[in-house]
Amino acid sequence: MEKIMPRIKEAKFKKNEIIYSAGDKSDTLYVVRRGRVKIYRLSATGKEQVIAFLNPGEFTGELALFRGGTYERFAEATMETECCTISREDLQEFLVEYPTIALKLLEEFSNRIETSEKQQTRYATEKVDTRIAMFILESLETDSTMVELPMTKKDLASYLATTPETISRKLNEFEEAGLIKRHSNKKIEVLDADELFFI
Amino acid sequence: MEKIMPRIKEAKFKKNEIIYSAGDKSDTLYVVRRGRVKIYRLSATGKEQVIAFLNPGEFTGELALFRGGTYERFAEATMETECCTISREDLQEFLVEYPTIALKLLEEFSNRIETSEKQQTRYATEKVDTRIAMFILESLETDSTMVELPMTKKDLASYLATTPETISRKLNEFEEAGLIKRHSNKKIEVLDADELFFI
DNA sequence: CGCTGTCTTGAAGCGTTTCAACACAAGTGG
DNA sequence: CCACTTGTGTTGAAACGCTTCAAGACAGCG
Repeated sequence: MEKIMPRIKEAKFKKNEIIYSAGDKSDTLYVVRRGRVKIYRLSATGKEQVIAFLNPGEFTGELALFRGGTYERFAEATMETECCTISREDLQEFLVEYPTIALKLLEEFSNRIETSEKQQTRYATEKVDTRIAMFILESLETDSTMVELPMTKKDLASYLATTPETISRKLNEFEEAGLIKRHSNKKIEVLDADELFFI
Repeated sequence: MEKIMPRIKEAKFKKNEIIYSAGDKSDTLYVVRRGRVKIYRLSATGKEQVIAFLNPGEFTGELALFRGGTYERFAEATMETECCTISREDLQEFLVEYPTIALKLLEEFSNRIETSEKQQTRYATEKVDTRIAMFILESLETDSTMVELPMTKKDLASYLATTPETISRKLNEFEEAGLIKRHSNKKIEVLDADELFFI
């Protein structure tokens, strides 16, 4: 590990700053230390589709390292963000030297595929009510009933494949049904998690 | 490689035979040699969602090897199918012994993530016309204008997150617009690929 | 305090699904 | 080889869910 540390650099990004764009030459892995990063793609017809939000500890940029040479997605800081970076060459070196890192990476990739497919299945088979309800339930910390949405409605709408308007309306419905209570714009209390699950 | 070969076994599956189910203990990697395998998930509400069709050369079962211990998906032979299988332990051994296999796997995983995210973006942002058109275009062999759909309309509908009825109707529209010509139930000729792309 | 972007609410419109009925093809057994 | 069955594909009409557009409310921030 002593060999790795000196090769790691720091990078800071301001709110709304683009970390990398689709088409950029891919040669860096970013590990989020502080802040939050939004990952999104553009569809063939140019619409933005949010894929994920990265919190501290999560990383991005790894995909393109093993395939072509360019990023396929966009990464954007949604607030003041600090990342550790490591170059493609250094990473490759470490992977050969410490094969267990590769196994860890394989595990992480497996989780990503699982997440992506789950999301894919959700878009395809569940209606908007269900997608929103599931998102809220998954955002619940253990032993808590409060959810803090860490993004704008617009980004959330993109992530859930719907529109901000629809999210507004559905949250209204949930509240009228006594399933949730809205404390502020982005703060939601879950009153009846069981019922919410079976929406 | 001489060490690997003897650890590889063969498995045959009849049409509609389940290769593995979600929840099964995961301990085997399957490489398709002949036939075709349908991979699908069940959504939280029990609906079937086709994730992929595997052709000879492609493999499955690898995901769960690196994470929990159970499959999350279903694999089903859609015709007489032969697979090579390799056990979890053997694979792990090889990965440590031949680190380049891990790199290959990482590359393959990267491609899967890319595919899944692309599909995810498509469900989320494109309408049915576009999804069907794109599927047809991607099914085209190089330098050919004929597409042979290797699955039932029901499975295709599930893969494209729509219904068989809608696919029927849309293909009618495409045909009336002179973009395609239907030769038989599953055989489609693309007459105007450019126009089809901009549906 | 006023500006800008985000969020909400309402009404209209559209695309897709759903349901039901029918056509068709493939496979089975007499 | 034909009748029967079963699964798959098509067509039509009705219903529904969501998006879209437009306008107004609200909040954050200089």
